[in-house]
Amino acid sequence: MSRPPQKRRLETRARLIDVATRQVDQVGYSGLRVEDVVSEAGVAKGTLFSHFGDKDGLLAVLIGARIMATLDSTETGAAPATLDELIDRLMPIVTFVAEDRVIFDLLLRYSGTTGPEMDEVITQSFFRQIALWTQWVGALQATNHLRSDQSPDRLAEGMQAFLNHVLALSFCAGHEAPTDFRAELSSYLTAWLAPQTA
Amino acid sequence: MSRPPQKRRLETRARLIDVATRQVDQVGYSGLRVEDVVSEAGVAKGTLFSHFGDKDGLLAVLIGARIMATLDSTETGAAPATLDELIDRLMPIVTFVAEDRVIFDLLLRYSGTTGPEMDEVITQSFFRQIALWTQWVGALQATNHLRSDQSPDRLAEGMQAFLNHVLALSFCAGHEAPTDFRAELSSYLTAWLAPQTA
DNA sequence: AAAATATATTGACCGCGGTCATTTTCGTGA
DNA sequence: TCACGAAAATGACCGCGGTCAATATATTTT
Repeated sequence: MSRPPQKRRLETRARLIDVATRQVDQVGYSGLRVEDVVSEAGVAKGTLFSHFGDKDGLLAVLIGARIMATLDSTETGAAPATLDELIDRLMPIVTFVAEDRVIFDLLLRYSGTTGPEMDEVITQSFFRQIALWTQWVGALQATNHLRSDQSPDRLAEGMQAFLNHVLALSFCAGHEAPTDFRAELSSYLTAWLAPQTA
Repeated sequence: MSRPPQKRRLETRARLIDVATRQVDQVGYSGLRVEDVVSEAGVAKGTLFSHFGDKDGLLAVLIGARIMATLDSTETGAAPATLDELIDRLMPIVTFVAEDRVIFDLLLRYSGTTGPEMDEVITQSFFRQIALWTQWVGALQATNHLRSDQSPDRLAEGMQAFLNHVLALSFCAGHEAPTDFRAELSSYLTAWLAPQTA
């Protein structure tokens, strides 16, 4: 049988996350080095891996926390009343993910995780996000702002697909001409969510 | 001024690609090791990097070639006459990409590349694929099998988005219960491409 | 309190992708 | 054919993520 973790372990874990978070603020997610984290935290390399499995595991915790925070602010206030407002509510997430390729890659790797990693923050944040979108879409369907021939769940999933698509293209592009995510997303999501006119 | 590459260089490049291709057949894309390739090819490590930039560069060549071959067979024969037939035509690509995460990641990284890497095989294969899909979609629009309120180009781009979505989920999933790509794709693409009924 | 067991941490070590100053080979004009 | 500059190839070296047998620190048992 497995016993609950001891106090010492929780402290170590907290310190690692704390140090890593601060270092990310300085060098970005892609600039994070495991050696730097452990040395500043005053632990051995192996300790970090025993806590998070691998570097991605640590990043998943950090990024999961950030997404949760973003959702916290996105969730407050009234639900979007139009398609345009809905898209506005997506922008904070988009902006965050667009910040660094590493975020995008990691989200793509974890988003959709079912099974033993369900307890990971990042996985929970993923479900929370989809649930929120589903709710928004359902409400907009009820007021005839969106197509109603598809379930809110499916439409929300599709939103995810297009969001990822726009982000992926932005990372490939020549990095000049900074993508106008709002406009890009809008045109895809309108085609996907709005009732067909013609 | 830069002179054309010498014969020796072309031979070395060909040998590297040849060896790498054979090794991939044995150990898969994710199992490929640079050291193994160069040792079997009888060249030094640096040579490989001078040819392909990095490991991904080599993989891009190998994968690009495979996609081109797939497109060759996909392109022959009559264009799909229904949405179902269109989806059938996508399956070879899906199956190939689903084979290994590395393929998916690399495609996502290169697909959408514009600029100096335009001459890469993989980039060309990407454009060729989108062009083909656009053509198919246009034809199906003309026969009233698909929605006509969006340009063929946009619909084709959306197909890419959903295809990636389905693949991404399949890689995340618990790896048991092998995804039925055909069914998954079909439900998304029907919602995206078909005229709305309700 | 000492022995026995479970948990947590350690750090030398490894694999593998990638670099670059140096050396070898090739093409070309004197 | 020899010399000289450019192209090609070399391999010792590095950075960094990740491993694991050994060690240290808790917790329980007698």
